[in-house]
Amino acid sequence: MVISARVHYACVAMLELAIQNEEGSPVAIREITDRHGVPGPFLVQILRSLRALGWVQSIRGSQGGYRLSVDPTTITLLDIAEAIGSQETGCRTEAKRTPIAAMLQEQWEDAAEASRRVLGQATLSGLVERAQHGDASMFYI
Amino acid sequence: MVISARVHYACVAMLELAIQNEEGSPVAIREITDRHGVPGPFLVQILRSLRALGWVQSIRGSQGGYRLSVDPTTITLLDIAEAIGSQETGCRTEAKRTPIAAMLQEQWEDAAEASRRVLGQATLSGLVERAQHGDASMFYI
DNA sequence: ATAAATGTGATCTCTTTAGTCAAGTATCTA
DNA sequence: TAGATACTTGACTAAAGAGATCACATTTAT
Repeated sequence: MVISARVHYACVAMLELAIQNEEGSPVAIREITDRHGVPGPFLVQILRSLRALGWVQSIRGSQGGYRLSVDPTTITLLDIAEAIGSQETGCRTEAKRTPIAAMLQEQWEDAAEASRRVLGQATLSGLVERAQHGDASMFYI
Repeated sequence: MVISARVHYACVAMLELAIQNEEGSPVAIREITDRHGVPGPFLVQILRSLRALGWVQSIRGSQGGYRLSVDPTTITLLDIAEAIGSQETGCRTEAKRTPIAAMLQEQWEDAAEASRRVLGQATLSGLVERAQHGDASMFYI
């Protein structure tokens, strides 16, 4: 479970959209890049992926932007990481599959599973709530 | 905690040395590459790192090879992964450090910690024992 | 001597990641 | 209807790291 900048930004964007979900108006890319310093054209790419997943909806034209189109209680950081991140190749090697190698693979898998379990419990809504309770400065709007 | 081929091979080598530790004679690189299909010159590099860590001792000349120079009960897969692998940069990004970003970083850290905990409990001796009990075919010599 | 091993440093290629750019399309508002 | 705002699309580049290789040097058992 490697967290690239791409995955991190995707999560930032999803959280930002989740926070502003109650508001009726969509959130412009510009607003996210200003607030979080994410490189604009890069964020565009990422939002495209999120839209392809059906997690986000885009509204074109003036006053346009993005809106969350899923229930934030159902999406976890794990979902985002697995959908946006690289496909967990898991160590491409030329070596033989010996018993030792197999045993090690099991360990790598156990370790990966452990971190998946952590991220799989962090829902967007959970994080939003935590942000709003824990620190008032997170509560814009 | 990303497991590269380099880390995987290092663990294979350490396990192989741990298994043959009772034997007096050192283990040649050739023997490891033959048995596990690890690319030879690559393994040389890796063993160099392991030697620099003081975990392995090299004997030059004919009949030479490598020998474990630490207690296999004290070295875990986590130790090897952290020593050999890349330094867990943790997402180099140009973005601002906003509350949302900070909250996410915490999650990434929690996830990484979870997998570290798994690997930190897998000692070389534990794995060797498991290999020898679980599957007779692992018990060469 | 010679064969069997490791020691060292440089190098090479491929993939991924991060980030950019330009030209186009849709929509609101005045 | 003009213009500003904002998303759409696809190609593109630069840098870094991973995986792997090579040539040549050195050491040691027999």
